[in-house]
Amino acid sequence: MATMRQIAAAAGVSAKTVSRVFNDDPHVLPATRERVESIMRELDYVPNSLATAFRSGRPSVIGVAVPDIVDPFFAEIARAVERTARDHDMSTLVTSLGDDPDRERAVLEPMLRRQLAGVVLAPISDDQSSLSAWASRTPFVFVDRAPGGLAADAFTQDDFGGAFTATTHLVEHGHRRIGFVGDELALPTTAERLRGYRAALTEAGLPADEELIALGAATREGAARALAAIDSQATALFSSNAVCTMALLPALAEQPLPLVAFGDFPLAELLRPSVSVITQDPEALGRLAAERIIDRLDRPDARYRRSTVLPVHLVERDSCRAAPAVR
Amino acid sequence: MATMRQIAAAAGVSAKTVSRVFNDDPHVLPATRERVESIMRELDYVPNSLATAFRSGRPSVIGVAVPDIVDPFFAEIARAVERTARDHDMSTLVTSLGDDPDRERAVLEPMLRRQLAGVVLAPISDDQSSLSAWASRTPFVFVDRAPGGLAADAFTQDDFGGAFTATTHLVEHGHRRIGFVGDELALPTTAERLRGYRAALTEAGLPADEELIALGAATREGAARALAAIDSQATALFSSNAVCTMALLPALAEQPLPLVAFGDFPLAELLRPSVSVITQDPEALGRLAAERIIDRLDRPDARYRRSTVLPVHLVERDSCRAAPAVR
DNA sequence: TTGTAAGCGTTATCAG
DNA sequence: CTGATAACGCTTACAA
Repeated sequence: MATMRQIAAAAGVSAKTVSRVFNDDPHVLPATRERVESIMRELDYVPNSLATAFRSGRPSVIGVAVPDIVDPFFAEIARAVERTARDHDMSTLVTSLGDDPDRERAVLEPMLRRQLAGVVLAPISDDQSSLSAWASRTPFVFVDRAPGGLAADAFTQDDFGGAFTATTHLVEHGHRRIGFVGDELALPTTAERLRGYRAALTEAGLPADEELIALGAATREGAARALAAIDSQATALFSSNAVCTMALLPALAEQPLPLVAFGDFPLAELLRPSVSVITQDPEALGRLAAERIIDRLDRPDARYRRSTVLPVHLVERDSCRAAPAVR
Repeated sequence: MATMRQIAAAAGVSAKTVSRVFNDDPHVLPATRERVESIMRELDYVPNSLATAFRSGRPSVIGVAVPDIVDPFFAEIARAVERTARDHDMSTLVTSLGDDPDRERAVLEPMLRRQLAGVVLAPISDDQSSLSAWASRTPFVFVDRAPGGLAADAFTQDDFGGAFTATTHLVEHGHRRIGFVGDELALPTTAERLRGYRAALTEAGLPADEELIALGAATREGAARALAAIDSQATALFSSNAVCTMALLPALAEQPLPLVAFGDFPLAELLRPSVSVITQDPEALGRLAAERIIDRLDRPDARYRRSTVLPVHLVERDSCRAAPAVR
């Protein structure tokens, strides 16, 4: 763990000269440079990054906080952030928020206490107003889910439009009783997708029947309950996100229903029936969010459009045509 | 961004007193404490973590480097590390190494330059000897894959035994021509699993036919090629890891073959046929690795068993019984 | 109980 | 081209 001073002492120069050599400052005599370099090699010198970071004052770490890093959607966001950060000589701190909205802040704060260039956040609660003090020191960039009670950059996707498209697609397959399966309305994505679903029904002249809406479907048990609550009513389903879709699948294996799901997931195309989905672009969400953070670091006074909404696309597979159970 | 000095000036005390108040040092008059606290609140004081970390010298970050954070197996390792770190007031830096072994070192080094308590590493190359200089400053703990050319802590699973069990299971189903599908022999896991596969064949008195072994199956194209190369020979398959298994599935949909796979994966049980697997415990790998790092930090002179091997288990589903194509 | 001085390792400033 | 000095924000050791 040699320090610059030690290198300097061994080379018979000042610490500053070592610093110059290390940082490729041209104002060093070749002879001096060489001597210092050889000693650096000999003593295996590596600068103390804590000291450098502290000294420079420029944050070199981006934080990523998502509900669950094991969810491939969020993992892809994290990977994109990390790649982008790496391209700018920055590192990435990752945390999984879990599923308890009341703990969101507690999990975030230790991360926010660190000097971060910014935090890419996919929140699990619907209200980040208690984070406003933090937001003034560390820029937040929301991804996937819009902020609540806080003005911050956000990169989201067209939840309303995607849900509208999915629902309309089922309507076009002749369905008039389409169920909505989701997790929590507190999530802005779920709320928007429900709006899109309802708008599609209205547009099609279909009634918006509350009995067709089942929430709490993020676990297998919840999804089974949700399905049980509506499967006598519905001839087809719109699933509001990939977690719900995957939780639904075991129950749907017993009780097949045509399905269009918001959010692609691994193996969706290999299931029987393969699952028709609305695809998002998590890579773009992560990349854009990280770029925004870096841009804000470089140009603190620049102004940006606060909210960017990415398009989504319907990928039609087989599940939208699956034979409904006879009733 | 108020500093301690600014709080001190505003409160009419010295920086040290502010420090004491902040750190709950009892040697402060209640009146002084209160005055300082109110000013801290007013100025929204948050300590500069870079300064604190630098000053303390104690690293408070654990690094995680895995092939791909989007792979749920590695994501689960990362999540376990992060949880464990969080329980000890530490944070977690994550990086995805990608699939080019020659870039392993280049991706790792920026992470190693930071003062880390340790790095949890699932390497993509078979030789980490070029990292030995780094290993003396930052403890490495290998997970899933054993180190090559480097002595370091490692938490792996019983690759040999799992492959032996899987292959034997297929033998017990009456198969005498069992194919091995894997990615790269440079990976210690693949090499060990191949050994286990061979041992099982030998044990069963079956010939170890090189024509039954196909590598490079980490992508769909590679897996299709691998399958094409052996499917005329084999009546059943052992897949060496989850990435290969998922890559194989599309080709197997065309060309069904009984299968046992090393590594569970999401939805494995919902495919038709559901996939029989050898399950690992990535959560334990991550947790144990993180605990080792923390332990080494607390007790630098403690001695540990270098290598710990976790057991694996066969989860029998349907794919091991799937009807082989008629031939 | 409170404050002063010094230093963690690096780099900017300015002098030589 | 090189070096002394100071400073980043905080805390430890030692005084007062």
